[in-house]
Amino acid sequence: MVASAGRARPAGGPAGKGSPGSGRAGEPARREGPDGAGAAPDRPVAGRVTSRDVARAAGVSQATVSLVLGDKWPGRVSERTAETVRAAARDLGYRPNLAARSLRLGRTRTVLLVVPALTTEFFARVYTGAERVAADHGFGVVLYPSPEGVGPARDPFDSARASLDGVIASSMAADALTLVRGGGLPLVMLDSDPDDAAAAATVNLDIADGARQTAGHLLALGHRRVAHLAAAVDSWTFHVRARALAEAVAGVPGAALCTEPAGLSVEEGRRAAERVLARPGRRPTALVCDDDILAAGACKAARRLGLRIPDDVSVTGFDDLALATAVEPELTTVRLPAEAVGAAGMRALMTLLEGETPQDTVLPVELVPRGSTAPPPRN
Amino acid sequence: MVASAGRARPAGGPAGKGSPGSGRAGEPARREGPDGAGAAPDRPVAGRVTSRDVARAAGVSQATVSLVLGDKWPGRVSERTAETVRAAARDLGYRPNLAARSLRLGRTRTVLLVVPALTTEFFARVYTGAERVAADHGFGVVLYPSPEGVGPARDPFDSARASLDGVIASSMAADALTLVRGGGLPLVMLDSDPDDAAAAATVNLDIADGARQTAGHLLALGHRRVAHLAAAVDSWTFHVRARALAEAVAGVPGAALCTEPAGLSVEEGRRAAERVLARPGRRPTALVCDDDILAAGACKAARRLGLRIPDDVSVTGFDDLALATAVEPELTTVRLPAEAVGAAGMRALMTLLEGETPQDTVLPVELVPRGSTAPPPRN
DNA sequence: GTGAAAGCGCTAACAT
DNA sequence: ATGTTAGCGCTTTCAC
Repeated sequence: MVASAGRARPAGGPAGKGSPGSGRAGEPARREGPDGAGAAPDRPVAGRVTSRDVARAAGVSQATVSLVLGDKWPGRVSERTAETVRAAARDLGYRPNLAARSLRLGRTRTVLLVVPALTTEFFARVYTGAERVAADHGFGVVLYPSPEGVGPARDPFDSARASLDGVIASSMAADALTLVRGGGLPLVMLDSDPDDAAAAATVNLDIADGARQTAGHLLALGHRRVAHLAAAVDSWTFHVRARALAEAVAGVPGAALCTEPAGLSVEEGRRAAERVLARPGRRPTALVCDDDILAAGACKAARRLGLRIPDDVSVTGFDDLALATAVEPELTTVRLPAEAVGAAGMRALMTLLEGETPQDTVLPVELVPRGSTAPPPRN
Repeated sequence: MVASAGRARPAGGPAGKGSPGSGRAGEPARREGPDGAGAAPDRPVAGRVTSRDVARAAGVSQATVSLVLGDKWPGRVSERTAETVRAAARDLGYRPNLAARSLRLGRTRTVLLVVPALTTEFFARVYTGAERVAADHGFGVVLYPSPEGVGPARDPFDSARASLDGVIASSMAADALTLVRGGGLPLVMLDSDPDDAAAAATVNLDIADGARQTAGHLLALGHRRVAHLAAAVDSWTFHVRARALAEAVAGVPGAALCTEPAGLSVEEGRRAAERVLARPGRRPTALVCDDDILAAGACKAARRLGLRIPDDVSVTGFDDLALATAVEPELTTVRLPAEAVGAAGMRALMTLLEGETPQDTVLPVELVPRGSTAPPPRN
């Protein structure tokens, strides 16, 4: 992995090349010139301070330095020497070379977080939670945004360029995980099928309950013709929404549900909603959208058709993004504890790395009623 | 402890998934005993295949393996042996140990991208562009979201746990860069003060021109009382917007500008806009917002005050996020070529790492007129 | 209590 | 054309 690069470059040029498997275009020519009279940037620039330098400065051996700085000295090194070492390290600005440590230890204290997209704050919050827990354990987190979230991920083990101790994958489409699976690394999946055999542990949101709460809210308001704007993404989290919603609606006599698929964008949401709302006759009075982005699109569709929200049609979202309160009216939506998901996921992974077996977790979600829902129109 | 957990749940048959053998460079299933039977090679369970294993399997030396897999064999190793080596590597599922390589080379082929926040797609796009270029050079990119975007960044060199060959920082607040600066690594700054001495190169958007285009658009429509909802963030990009806007407005006789600061959220944008619009007497007829999020807040404020957009008040944004077309009416805003910024930044860094001096770059931006702007009301 | 020594897996001089 | 060798900087027995 990835470690502290010390000297600028040893001598002679680096070698351009990608990973062994991929004969990628190498890096462009570099110039030689250890002897060039001119601008040879070739000096061991920051001749990085090594633990040996510290040892020398402190008048002890490298081993002692390692012991002290690794906090394993109690009972092996005298308090006084320990302090000397720490002082020397501080003075010299010593930073351990992570590559060397990783090589020696066989572990990197780095975890990869794979997310389908960078563009929504849901994943930003997942990251935040995961990072906090990781930091507590002395681990770092590297983000890997799977391109477009839906296509098969490019090889993170090559691309992230970090060697890893474990992987956390969130809300990935079913087919986007092939490579993550193959890594042979401890894997925790978030917001994903708990029965997936690839994951050693899962952390989930009670998505089904969120869908039920949404349905319950609308049904209680009196809605009987409900349309589901369903994300056209093949992942567990959306399948669950569809199923739970269908069941909830089916449980109420006289209630009917129709489903319209949509890509995850405002524009696609708008188009899907227009299709649904344009159906003559029994137009739905409520639109349940798989996320807030689709819901925003649905609102635009309604407005274009001259329908008022919530008077003529109610709209609900999912996620409670900033977008949910940016539109008018504000969206009734399901708030997901994203940070908690990230944190729980990282805890599970840490447990796993300690050789123990974490429990699968399910976190509760909460419907946030706002201005986009109301009783259906009279007629 | 910290037993490097092999696999908690052996990936048996993927329950819901088919096609296990994607034939990709992914890790082929571990072969049984490539290195001979009998003598129990006592391989430590997680024992990765090393280049030595490959050498043994191919009947050559480790050096040859390195040469072949490093694509520097032409002229030094026979085509036949090269093929043998490649085959052995493939069969064993060999993946080079990056820690070892980094240690040896003193370079990591990893770059850190520091961004102020994960929550907006602007940075997601910057990442995308940067990643693409990096991949072409055989480099990986690690993302470091500086907490909250404004506070001083925590130490990325520790936290990211990746040692780095270089750093790219985008749109950072002035005081958030201390640690990045101190890293002693080649640094490219994006959307930042080109005069900052810390950066070896900068890539900028022509933010000033964007502000001028916005001002020109509004002034041409006839607006004379303009308010600036200014991001309360101390970074170059926002200073430039303020200055250019002020100059443009000052250039038109009879035009006046007032400024209202706001934090970067819908809610704060709304409050700031309410303050501005509530001013009795000479209410501004146009609100120029430092980004689309603020603009969304401004729209909400207008609506709450019973003002119609764009009839009573015009609103403009900056960035052209998805949000810009999610609201009603859609926002007139300045589109920023985010991917191009990321790509240019990475190219500059690659140039830098090759020991040459990249040129500073300025990329053009474009005003996108939409429904949120119109001539000012008559009276 | 402290130091000496042995590598982790890789690459690049230097033999052969 | 291929093998041998010497480390990169670190942690960890094992001697003293």
